[in-house]
Amino acid sequence: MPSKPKLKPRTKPAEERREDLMNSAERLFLEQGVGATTIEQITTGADVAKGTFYLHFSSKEDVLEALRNRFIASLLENIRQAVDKKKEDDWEGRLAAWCKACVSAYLDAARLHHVVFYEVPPPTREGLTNNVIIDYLTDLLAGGARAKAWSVTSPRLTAVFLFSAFHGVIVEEMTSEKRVSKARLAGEISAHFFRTLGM
Amino acid sequence: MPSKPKLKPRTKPAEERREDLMNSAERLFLEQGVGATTIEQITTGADVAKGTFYLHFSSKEDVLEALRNRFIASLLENIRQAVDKKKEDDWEGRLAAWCKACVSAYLDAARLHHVVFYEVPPPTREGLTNNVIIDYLTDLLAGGARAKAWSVTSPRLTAVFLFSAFHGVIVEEMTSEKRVSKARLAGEISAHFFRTLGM
Amino acid sequence: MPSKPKLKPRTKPAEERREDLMNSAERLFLEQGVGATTIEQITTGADVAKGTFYLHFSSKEDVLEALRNRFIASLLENIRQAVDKKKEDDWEGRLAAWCKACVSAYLDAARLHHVVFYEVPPPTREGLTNNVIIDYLTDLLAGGARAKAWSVTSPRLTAVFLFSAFHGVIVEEMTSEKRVSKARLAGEISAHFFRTLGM
Amino acid sequence: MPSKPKLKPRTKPAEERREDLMNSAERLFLEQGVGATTIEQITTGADVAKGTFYLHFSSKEDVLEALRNRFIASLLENIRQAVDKKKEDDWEGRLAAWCKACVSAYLDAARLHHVVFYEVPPPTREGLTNNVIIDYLTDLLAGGARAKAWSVTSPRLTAVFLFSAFHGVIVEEMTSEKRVSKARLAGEISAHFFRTLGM
DNA sequence: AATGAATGAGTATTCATTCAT
DNA sequence: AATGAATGAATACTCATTCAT
Repeated sequence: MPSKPKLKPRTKPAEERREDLMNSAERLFLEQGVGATTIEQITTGADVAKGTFYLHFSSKEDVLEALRNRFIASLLENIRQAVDKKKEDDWEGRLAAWCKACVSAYLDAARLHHVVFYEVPPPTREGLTNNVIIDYLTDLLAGGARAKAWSVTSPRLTAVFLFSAFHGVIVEEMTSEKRVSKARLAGEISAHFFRTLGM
Repeated sequence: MPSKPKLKPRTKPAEERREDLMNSAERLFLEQGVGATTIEQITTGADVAKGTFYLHFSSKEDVLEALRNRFIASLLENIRQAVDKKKEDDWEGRLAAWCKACVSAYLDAARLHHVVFYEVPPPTREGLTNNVIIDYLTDLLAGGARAKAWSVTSPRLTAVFLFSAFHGVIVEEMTSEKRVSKARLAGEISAHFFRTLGM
Repeated sequence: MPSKPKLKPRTKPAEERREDLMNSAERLFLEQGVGATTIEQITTGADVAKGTFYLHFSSKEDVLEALRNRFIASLLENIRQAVDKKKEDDWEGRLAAWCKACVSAYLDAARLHHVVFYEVPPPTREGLTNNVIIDYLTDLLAGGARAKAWSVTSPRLTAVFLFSAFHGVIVEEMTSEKRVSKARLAGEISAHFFRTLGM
Repeated sequence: MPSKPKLKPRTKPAEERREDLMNSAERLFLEQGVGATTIEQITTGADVAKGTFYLHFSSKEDVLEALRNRFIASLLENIRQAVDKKKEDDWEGRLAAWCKACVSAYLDAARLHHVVFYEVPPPTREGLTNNVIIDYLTDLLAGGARAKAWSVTSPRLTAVFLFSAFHGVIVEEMTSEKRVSKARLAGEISAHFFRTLGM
């Protein structure tokens, strides 16, 4: 009897279990909303016992936060890669890349974004303006301004302005019946961005 | 058989009771948040019995909706009055008036707005882009475009873009520590608006 | 159809409901112990809904305290009546009456006493020496001492000494198999009391 | 293939581990109470893994009992030594020694005694009258009676009476604010003992 | 129109105990 | 002998809603 019946290893690396739990939670939150999802459903979905949840998270709000961070990190990574593909001095291209990557990522994960950021009382209001993303845009705007690609007096304010505008349009798009192609939408938004920057 | 010492008439016009209840709810929502406020606290605050609440509203969400509508109606009224003070063909002035009125109203009632629109799972996502206000802005943009005051290809999209941008800047302002004067903020926002419209 | 079908008046005077709940709790605590008794069992036993419990008590510990107070009050009343039946200057008689009333009351309610005072972590250690009863005994001892019926240097200490002694004998008696008549036990205890007082 | 850096021998004699666990448990029970102490805290405090606890004890109640026994054994040893120092026929001295040793031991370990004997639902009511100690006192009283040092009709009853009295006074003393010297307290109690024995 | 006593569904969380290594 | 990841039973409490006066 050499081979162990290792079909169901009771114990898994913590990281893996955590992921299982997060995936299960994400799926359920998406399907039924956060409020309607019980911890028990999450653990059942991850094929572990209820108590195991508390080995990895302290509460429902805790998973939610982990989900938020995962969302943001992945989004930022997407944007960064797209923007970095452009030449360093092609500011127009970089900004357009920002728009395209953002539109794409948001439309793909919009429902998730909505659920984790809007469906529940966020711990702090600042969640409403997704900081890291805006920070990155602020840097981009400031960079372009230094290079005289466009003119911006207050990069932060303009970044908030543009990000919010972008975000609103995305939400509107998700809400309305008629679908628009990603490319088309990205184009429209870029155009507005450029105009706002006086280009 | 003398008359009872009817010092406090138990009964009031329905409309008045409703208002009492709404005011009590608004105060409590603002103070403690929606989730933490119980129906009993609302009725106590309105000086009526618990059951009375259900004579005027069907649930907590119901008052919340009434509060939302009251907020929007009052806001729209403010904007309308400010815009109508301008000459009919002074499109730049009308748009600036829209900004100023909106900034002012939002800053005044920002916490209320946040609580009723963001703190609770909104019944539908559309609550996120406050329709009537955007509708009004759409008309304004379309009007100006017809009069060649500015050029807009898709008034609705641009209205959503601008309103969201405006809203994001307001939220950011509420969140950050440093206060900026209303006039200054309205000015900044108007400037961005004008640029976005290619003026 | 004049007579109302008032068979089951939904609503009862608060005092009565409270009593119902306390009686139900007492019965269950006695039968199964405090820890094993759930709030739901208590309300079922009192023929009301679970929530009703919380209209009258704030927690299980809260009923327990009410039960303790009821026990003490009733016990003290018993003792007082028995002692007051004796002539005011018959100190020996009064002390013997104290013993007899106490033995009788304790043996009758011993299990209850045990459950409410010993089975659960009492909120404060002082519950262990039932204050009011000891206070009363202290007064009795001091009175007799003033009247030269006996000599006591520190009435409080002696009262604690005697009450604890009494209590221990009762518990021992409850625990052991062989039953002794109440009168016999009261006699033994009185004899020890008298001797301790140097009579 | 050198030997492992066996700095911390994973394995200890069972007896020692048991002691470690008991000491950890005692410290925690004293600090936070029995109910608030978890098995995990106990094992952490003893620097072993959770499972190890169950190699030495079957449950929390089981450690508690071990702690009780350790307390009683040590107490009895104290008393025995003190009493045996007196001449065999010095009954008054022996009884006074009993009092003194007992007062001293109890005051030293009163909190521990309280925690292990009173804070938790004792498995049986008899724990309340600490048997071995009372047994020893019973023998002492019977011995003195045989030697005509005092007169006692029912040594067991009187032992229970006196031990309980003693115990109550100790608890009262622990509870009250004002501290009394051990010697003083032992004196008072001895005096009451002697009087109860008709000396 | 108003009351307020009564209802009871709904769930997060803890922690003793097990057992595969 | 020791580990520690996994288990899952068990229960108090809140509060929106009803309905008999």
